[in-house]
Amino acid sequence: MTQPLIKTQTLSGFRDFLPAEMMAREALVATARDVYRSYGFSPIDTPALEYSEVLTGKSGEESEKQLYRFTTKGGRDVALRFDLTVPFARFAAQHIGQIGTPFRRYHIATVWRGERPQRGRYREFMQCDFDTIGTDSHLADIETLLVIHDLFGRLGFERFTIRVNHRQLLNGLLETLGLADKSTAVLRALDKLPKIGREGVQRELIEGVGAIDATADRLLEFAAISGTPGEVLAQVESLLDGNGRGLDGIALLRQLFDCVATAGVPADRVALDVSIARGLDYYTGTIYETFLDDLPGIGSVCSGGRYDNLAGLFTKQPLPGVGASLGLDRLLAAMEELGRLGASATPADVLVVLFDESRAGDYFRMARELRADGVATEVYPQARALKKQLQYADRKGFRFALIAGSDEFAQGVWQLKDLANGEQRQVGSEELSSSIRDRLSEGRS
RNA sequence: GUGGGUAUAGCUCAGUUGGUUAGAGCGCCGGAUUGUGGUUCCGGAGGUCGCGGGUUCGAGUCCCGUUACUCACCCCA
Repeated sequence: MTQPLIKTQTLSGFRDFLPAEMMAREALVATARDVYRSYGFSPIDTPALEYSEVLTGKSGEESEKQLYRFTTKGGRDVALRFDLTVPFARFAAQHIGQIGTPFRRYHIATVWRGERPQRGRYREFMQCDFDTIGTDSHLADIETLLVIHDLFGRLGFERFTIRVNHRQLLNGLLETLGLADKSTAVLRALDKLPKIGREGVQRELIEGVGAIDATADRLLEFAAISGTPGEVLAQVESLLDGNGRGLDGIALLRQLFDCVATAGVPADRVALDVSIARGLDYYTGTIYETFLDDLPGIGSVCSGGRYDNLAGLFTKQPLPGVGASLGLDRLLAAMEELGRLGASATPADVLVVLFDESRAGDYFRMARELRADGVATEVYPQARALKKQLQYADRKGFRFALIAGSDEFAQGVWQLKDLANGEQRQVGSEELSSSIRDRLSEGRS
């Protein structure tokens, strides 16, 4: 009897990535990194595993339920990080003496949440965070928006909207309504407006928050405000009854929209949406959510905002900051739905056909010359039929096949076949890499 | 944690009121004469029908249980 085979399966919410997907993932990561670095954010990393108390400190019960938590053999209570913000708070408190303020970092890494997976949501996924801490300047908030904008631009998106809000608008309104202590519950209710509609939110405000009808109406009126940023701000201002906190928020948002426009961001990319609120409690100022216009249903693909004090649990030094997180896997899921993922499964541009095994050294030498010139090149590992090798090249998505047999070696030339259009030309060894690079750059521009 | 849906070939699925050796498309492998891919044609491999029990002369099909996956809620990227 042969042993029964082990069933091949991955855990729910955990995934394998095939080359074509992985290429797209890596391209996204590389772009995010480039954009962050172009603004001066520095890379950091932290352990995947932390002491549980570090992670559970501030997060509510909900986050704790989602934690992958266990006891080590040595009896330590540990957990996998469920976001990058909390580990960053620990990191900042621990190292702020060496790194100084203001401090800007980006952190691209995997996080884990034990929640039920669904569309665009996984148990193991990657976040691309960037934050500026150690300053409460509103200019850092504005620059955060610029980063988000440039990021999506560089990722190749043209149709996206960054929705902006400021927590003080709603907090100011809640003060005037006597609901200041219910802000979290109200925010969560209003956040659901697009999903459960006006009546649903109204019910939740009355039953869940305990608001009276008139108050709920006032909140809904507030959440329903729309228009250009200028129009919205004017309407909000009239609802605020001169509340100082709210008016401060309005002034900050006016500055933000002016400044961003002057800096060169098209007006239709940024919207003021007073109904976005974010569930997380620690945002205290500006709030951002980014939606793809062609696929809004998948949710926000980049969210963030300002917090008063990042690391209050770990240090007495106040560390205000602002930042955002790109949800890489959700974005990737969206791109797949939109048919925006490339099909190529190879990072190399050129496949050297191994025609004659006794000339292996010559094939390897040419491949190395091409690589030295920046052209990624794979040499087929065995001398199979030319047909097979070209089939392989086509399936994997190589752009060029390089062929040489005894005739070519005798003349010192190569057959350069462009697999995109089938054109084949004879090229001398010396011109090969420049010829390939020229044609690659044509195709990409 | 709550509610719904689905489990048949590597993938996407079909499978009539239970009835012989379980099918298709795609993919994979091979072939269509000697050094040319994508298209086409031909051939082939590949499945204890998620698992366990029950009803029945007979179960992929009906019933119960179980596990996994999936969608939505909660929450969130």
